[in-house]
Amino acid sequence: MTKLKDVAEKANVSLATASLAMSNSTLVNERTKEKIRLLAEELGYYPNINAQRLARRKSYNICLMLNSKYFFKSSNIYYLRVIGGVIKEAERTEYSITFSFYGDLESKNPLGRAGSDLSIKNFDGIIIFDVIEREMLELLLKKADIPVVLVDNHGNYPDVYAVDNDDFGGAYKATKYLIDLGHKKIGYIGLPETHPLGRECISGFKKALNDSSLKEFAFYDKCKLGIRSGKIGAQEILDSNKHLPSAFFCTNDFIAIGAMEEFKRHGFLIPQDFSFIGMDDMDISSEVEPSLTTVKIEMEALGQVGIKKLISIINDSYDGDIKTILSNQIIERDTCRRIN
Amino acid sequence: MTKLKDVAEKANVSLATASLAMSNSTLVNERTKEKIRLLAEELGYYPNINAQRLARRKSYNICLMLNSKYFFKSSNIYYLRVIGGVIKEAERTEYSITFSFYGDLESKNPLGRAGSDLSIKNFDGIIIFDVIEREMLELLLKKADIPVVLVDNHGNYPDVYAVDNDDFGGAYKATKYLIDLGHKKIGYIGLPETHPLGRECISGFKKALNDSSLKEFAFYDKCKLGIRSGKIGAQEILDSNKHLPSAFFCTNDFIAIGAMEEFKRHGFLIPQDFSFIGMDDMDISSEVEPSLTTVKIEMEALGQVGIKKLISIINDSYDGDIKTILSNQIIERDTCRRIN
DNA sequence: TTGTAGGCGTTATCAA
DNA sequence: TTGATAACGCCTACAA
Repeated sequence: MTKLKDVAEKANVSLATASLAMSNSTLVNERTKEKIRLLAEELGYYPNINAQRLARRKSYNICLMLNSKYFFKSSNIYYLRVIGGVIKEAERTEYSITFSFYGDLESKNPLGRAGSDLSIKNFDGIIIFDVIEREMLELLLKKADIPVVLVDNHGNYPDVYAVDNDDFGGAYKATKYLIDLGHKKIGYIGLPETHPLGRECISGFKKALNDSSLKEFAFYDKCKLGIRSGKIGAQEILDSNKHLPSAFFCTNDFIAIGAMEEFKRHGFLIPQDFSFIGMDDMDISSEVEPSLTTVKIEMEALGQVGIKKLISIINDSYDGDIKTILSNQIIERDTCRRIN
Repeated sequence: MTKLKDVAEKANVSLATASLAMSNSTLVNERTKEKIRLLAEELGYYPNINAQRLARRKSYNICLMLNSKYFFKSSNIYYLRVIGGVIKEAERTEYSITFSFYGDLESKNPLGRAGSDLSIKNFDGIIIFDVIEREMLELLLKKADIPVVLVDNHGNYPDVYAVDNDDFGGAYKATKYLIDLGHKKIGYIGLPETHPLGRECISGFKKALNDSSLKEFAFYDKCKLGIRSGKIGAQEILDSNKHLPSAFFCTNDFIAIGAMEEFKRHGFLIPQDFSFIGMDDMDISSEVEPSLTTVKIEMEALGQVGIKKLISIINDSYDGDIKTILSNQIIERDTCRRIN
């Protein structure tokens, strides 16, 4: 393995000059710099990142904290997308990503690797992905004296740097979309208000109705995030024997898909009997029949913007807002119809 | 930041002794060791991994190579599972994972980060995940003088260390299962033989038929891996106007789900008219109606076994086979019926 | 069983 | 604009 010293010797310069040249310092003569860099290339020189990191007193290591339960149980491709955004962006920088799973508050090492073994001290910053309990976050914040950015925590914790999707705005937009199509009886199937995402969605939903002086029909908020949940929601709504709405807004696409399936099983037609709009825009959403109209969430961007933000905070060059909100847009497909 | 030197001073021992104690060497007295370790804990000492790695002349860094196209386009939760297996297992070791995306052979840096910037020389080993083109692999192998393990490459490249699911066996088992239920007319909907996974599945499928002196009915092999593909397959089979089988084996669950949907749309009943067995056992597979019988693939294990194998190769302690084949098993659900 | 001292490959501080 | 030289924090002969 060629090292910087070899390059320096071949170039007849000192180690120091070679080092400066490689880091493109203005302190060194352009011609010398050019010569050294060319030589480095020829010799196949690559810096040893461990030596660099040691000398620079910086780990260039970012911890990506994931809730191990969500991560390993979820069937949600959303994780893959957000993580993809993080690691793709990281690849363009000098930073490495180390994954760390955190578990239950009751367990011996709630914070996982980040909290003990490797120690927080070996990271320059932390990204926490998805909803995290308050206690866990506080435990971490107390222990870590390094920057933390929350990604997709749905706007909990006002004082902590965060990147979020505009859940509220998305829900508002979706509901407004149904209203603009002429729907006056609109139902909700989704997460409860106790879930941060549910809270945002329900507020957006209700605000949109309010702004048009409407009230919700059929409000089912006992869902989790899967298809099965949507089915149960639809079932419950049918069983309740109340007046049925003409359209539904659902917290996510899986719920919408499950609900539609259940309605179809009962002989209803989509969108003739019920219009549906979801949120996420999963790959499957365009493949179901009829294809689902939804609010597209930029998942990769969540991860990408999150790590960019963290890195600039680490480098003391961040001067934006504590919260970054990513906008979203409606993808029109075939589950919503205009009514008079 | 407390460093080892601080610990050593407090303990009234030399740096060397402290170092030996921390790495649990037998060279140092049990009592001294105990004292040092306790003190380290008290002082909140954590080793600086960069210094460690530099001194040990080892990067403890493993490169996980992913095909950027598959990774970012696939809706397949399978990626998340396998990667989850890798990083979860890595968390238990001293090794870090660095992701690297490779792209087209035509592009400037086909090998991505692993090939240029950071350089292969900063890795102790490489895991290549999923199918990779021969040329790309050879490019990499030529450049890298470090261990490489292929994960889920479906048994291409006989000379390279690999961990694979038993695709052939799974397909054989699935087909045999249908035969044992009394089916004599069995169809295939899935990947073509030109795809490594298709190749394995088709051989397993045909072998099982052969062993029972049967021939395939309705063979559609123009699928990709998504739901839509399955729909098209079913459509094609219906259009072909040939004699229809009583059961289908599909390369994966998405294809099976798509095909079933299409058949249902045409008024057929599952499993009354057609039995179906898929492969993978996705979360969605148990949520569709009727829930899908399938061959469960241990995705997390693929990643976990893969990195374990790589690490022992790195440490010269591997003495197993070049190929590791993980077995799988049938999950019986509601899409297969017995016929007489 | 413990300590001394040199080295891992870079960067950074001075002085030249 | 360049060059010596001392860090960075840890590991590991070798000596004691």
